[in-house]
Amino acid sequence: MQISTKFTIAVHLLTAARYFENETKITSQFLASSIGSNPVIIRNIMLQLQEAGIIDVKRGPGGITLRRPLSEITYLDVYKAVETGSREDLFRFHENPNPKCPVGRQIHQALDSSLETIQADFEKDLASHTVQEVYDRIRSAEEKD
Amino acid sequence: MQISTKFTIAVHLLTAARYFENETKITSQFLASSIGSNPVIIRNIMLQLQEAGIIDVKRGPGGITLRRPLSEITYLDVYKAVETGSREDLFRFHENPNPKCPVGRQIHQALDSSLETIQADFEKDLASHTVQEVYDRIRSAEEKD
DNA sequence: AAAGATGTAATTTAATATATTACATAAAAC
DNA sequence: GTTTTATGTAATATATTAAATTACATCTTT
Repeated sequence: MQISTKFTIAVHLLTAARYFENETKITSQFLASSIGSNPVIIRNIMLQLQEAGIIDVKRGPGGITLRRPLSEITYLDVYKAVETGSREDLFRFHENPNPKCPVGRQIHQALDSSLETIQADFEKDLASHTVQEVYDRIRSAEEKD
Repeated sequence: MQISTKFTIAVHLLTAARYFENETKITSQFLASSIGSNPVIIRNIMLQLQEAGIIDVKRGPGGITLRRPLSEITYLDVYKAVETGSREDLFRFHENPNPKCPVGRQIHQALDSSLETIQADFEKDLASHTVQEVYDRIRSAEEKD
């Protein structure tokens, strides 16, 4: 199991949008070049971030703008926005346990409460980081050059 | 992103092995019936649990035995044993960021430390639960019947 | 109306999860 | 030592998902 590249791409996208906001128009083409991916992939992620209320996307003139500072965009916001299946549970369940077996009959319910706790903790961890961290690390790495 | 059914299957398998240890020989056939899956799937998971030192598998007479009590088998033990890619990182990374772009050049390193922290916390959470919990919940649910 | 960018559908490729068949192999039991 | 029983394992099939790509419709500004 792994979290898809859409998550790190989205963080990259947001960081670059902030980094270049006064230098360049932030288009899907430009971002695709920085990220090393396809403009359509980027546009789809842009759409998801827009639906989540994190950025604005403009047609015509093109380009995206951040709706709030990076310090108010958590990893959880990004994760929920772009990760397929983030509305579902983190753990997948085998779906045909035998109801005639006492273990099969109860296993789902017996596992659920712990798995929900683990998922909630995971999301709390994601919520404790913001994209600002990433921006700051890139800026401070530059100063060392 | 979701964790595969192998995890919940393995927990089911271990719980059933304990539940029926004095009643029946625990074969892949028997487990497949309780779990609602294929005997070959179960055998592969049995192998992985054996390699992880959690159970013993016998050929010939067949059947598995637990190498230690359920209270000493954590979810993390099971997760590490069966989950494909548990040796890799939880977060996948886009692999071709543009080295000519200051953001592309630093993004991987700038994200890594937070992502490693999140993964470590996730694993710590998994380690804080044992399969004994599941067994106990099934037993106590039975008493209410 | 023209230009420039996004919105979106359709298709391709690759990877992964799950299921299934078939058979070789090991270990116990007789 | 042969038979039995269950595991070990290879090969294959199917479904799902991720990621990339092409092509074109659509929306805003200028």
